[in-house]
Amino acid sequence: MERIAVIDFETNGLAPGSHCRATEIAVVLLENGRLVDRYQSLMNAGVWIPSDIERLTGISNRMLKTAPPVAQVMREAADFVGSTPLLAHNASFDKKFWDYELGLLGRQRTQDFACSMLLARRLLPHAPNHKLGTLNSWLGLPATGRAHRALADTEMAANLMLHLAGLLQRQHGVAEVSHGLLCQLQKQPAAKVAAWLSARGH
DNA sequence: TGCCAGGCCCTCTTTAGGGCCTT
Repeated sequence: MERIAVIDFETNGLAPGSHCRATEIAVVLLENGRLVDRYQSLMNAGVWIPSDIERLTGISNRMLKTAPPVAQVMREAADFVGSTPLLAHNASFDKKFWDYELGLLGRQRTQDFACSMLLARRLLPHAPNHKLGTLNSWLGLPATGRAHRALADTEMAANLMLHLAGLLQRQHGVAEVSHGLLCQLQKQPAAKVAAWLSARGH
């Protein structure tokens, strides 16, 4: 499998803006089905973390006070990713923040995002639900640390991605699981993907 | 101190509504 960059943001809210920014990012690079490199950092964008989100992520306002500036972290993360194709769990969320934070640096994304949630809905329709943590437990994938911290969630998404790639290869005979194929699959209606998988055999 | 969104997908749909998923 080609190189893929799996990313996850922790933020202080759901939609980027002047009061809602990224607070932590993690990136892991997958190559030939293995995790080959990683980047992780808290970042200080000068925003306040509400108490409910602090409880959710474990990232406190105190922790952000000593974190490096957001511009420095996002430059490092963007340089780390380069033009590598991206993947995230519920990528529409991380894509918003990636594009917003890069935009503030005058930079622009050039690669597509694949989404492990959209793919899991198509490839694992019988899962109890398609939350990242649920899928990881349900599939018996390795524990990666405290949920809702960026690196732990990124590694969970990476393990999920490798599991889905394995399903496509072993159960459905897909010779090469490319990022382009993942992006195509996630755009197709679930019923159409199910029919395509069924025709390839289980 | 703490406000807050939006794309996807199903169906009791398509001139819409609501749940899922991310923090």
